Amino acid sequence: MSIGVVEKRPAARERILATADELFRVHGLRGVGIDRIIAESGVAKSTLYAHFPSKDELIEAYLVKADERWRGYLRQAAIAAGSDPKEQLVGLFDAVDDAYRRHQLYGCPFINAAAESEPGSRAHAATLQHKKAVREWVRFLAEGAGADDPVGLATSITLLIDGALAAERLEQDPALPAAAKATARVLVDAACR
Amino acid sequence: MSIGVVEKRPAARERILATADELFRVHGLRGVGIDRIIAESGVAKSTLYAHFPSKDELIEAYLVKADERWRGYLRQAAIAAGSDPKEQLVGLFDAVDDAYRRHQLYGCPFINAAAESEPGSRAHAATLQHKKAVREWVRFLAEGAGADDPVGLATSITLLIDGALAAERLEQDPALPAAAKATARVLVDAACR
DNA sequence: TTGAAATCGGACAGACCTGTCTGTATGTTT
DNA sequence: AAACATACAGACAGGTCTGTCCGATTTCAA
Repeated sequence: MSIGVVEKRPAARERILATADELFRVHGLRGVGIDRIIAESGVAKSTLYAHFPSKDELIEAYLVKADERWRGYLRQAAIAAGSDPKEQLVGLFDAVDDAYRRHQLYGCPFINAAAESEPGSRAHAATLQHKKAVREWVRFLAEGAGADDPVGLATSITLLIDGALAAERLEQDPALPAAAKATARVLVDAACR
Repeated sequence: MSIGVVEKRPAARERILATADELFRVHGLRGVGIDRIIAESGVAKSTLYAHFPSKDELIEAYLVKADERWRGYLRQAAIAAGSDPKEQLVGLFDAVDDAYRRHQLYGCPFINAAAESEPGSRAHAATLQHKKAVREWVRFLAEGAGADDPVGLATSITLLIDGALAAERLEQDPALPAAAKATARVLVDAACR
């Protein structure tokens, strides 16, 4: 039945990850116990531990998945904004807007994970890596846009994105992403004269 | 022995709050148990529960104190920036810079608390209230600065502050506050023509 | 059909957590 | 001296958490 591709055995693993994603995002890493993930995913505890040797590793897998997804969203938003790099930088905030629309109130999985994990932990390292990758990519865009100071512009933009994502967990104000986008436009215009 | 002022009986309460502040800030709300606060503050468990009926109330007291302190820092930074409201808006980021310098790596107590508390909880409400108060005050400053759209400028500025504070827990880059400050200057200049 | 891999269901150990309770010590007020 | 407020020390109950283990059952390809 399977196609030529690898496609090993998705069943349980995917259900666990989907449930973990849903619960961790809403209630936080420490706010969700293994037992709850078991119960809501309908998977046996031994199965979960067969796939993920510890809760820490499950958390790591959750963050890896979130990283891929969120960077995909950002990429899509940039593509949707057209071919002008300046517009792409501004268009990034459509991804933020989508995030607000998709699930308001839960914030950025990475900022949240960093808040809950010890500064040296693997979860902390994963979020650090994610933010760095995003900033790097935004810098690339800023260079394409011909900014005077691409690193500076990338920093400004990512600070703004993080601020908007952090605020998502605090306030439901659906106008925030648009405000962030407008702010970004001011910054991009000022940086590329 | 006591002076004429009220000054009831600080001893234990202050020690508990100081310890809680230190531990909660670093390890998170759920990462610190009552027993640890007992041990490190050198206070008896019954004494702690005499002052704070539950951990939730201790957390609330911790957040109230953090709110007063942080708003005080912001106010001081504004005052130190002189009498020009535009300079005051930009000067806010000196408070962020001080926070980085004081304790790098621990981030904003409110963003962290929001990440760890359920969306409806008292801790969550406390952070929401704090952010709202700050934004309100920044809007007041923006009005004084003669911004075309004071609300918009206040939103931009607070988004930037939150972004910088969220990033404080992620990266130790001490250049971030200065970058945020430079960004703020661009925004303020663009908003007050 | 058969055999191996995956999954199930749930008991269990050991650690940790919050909050209660009992009893004692110390110093201040009346 | 008696009463009171505050603090101490620590045992304890009841709950939750992670992770282990074991036997029974399902799935699926050969």
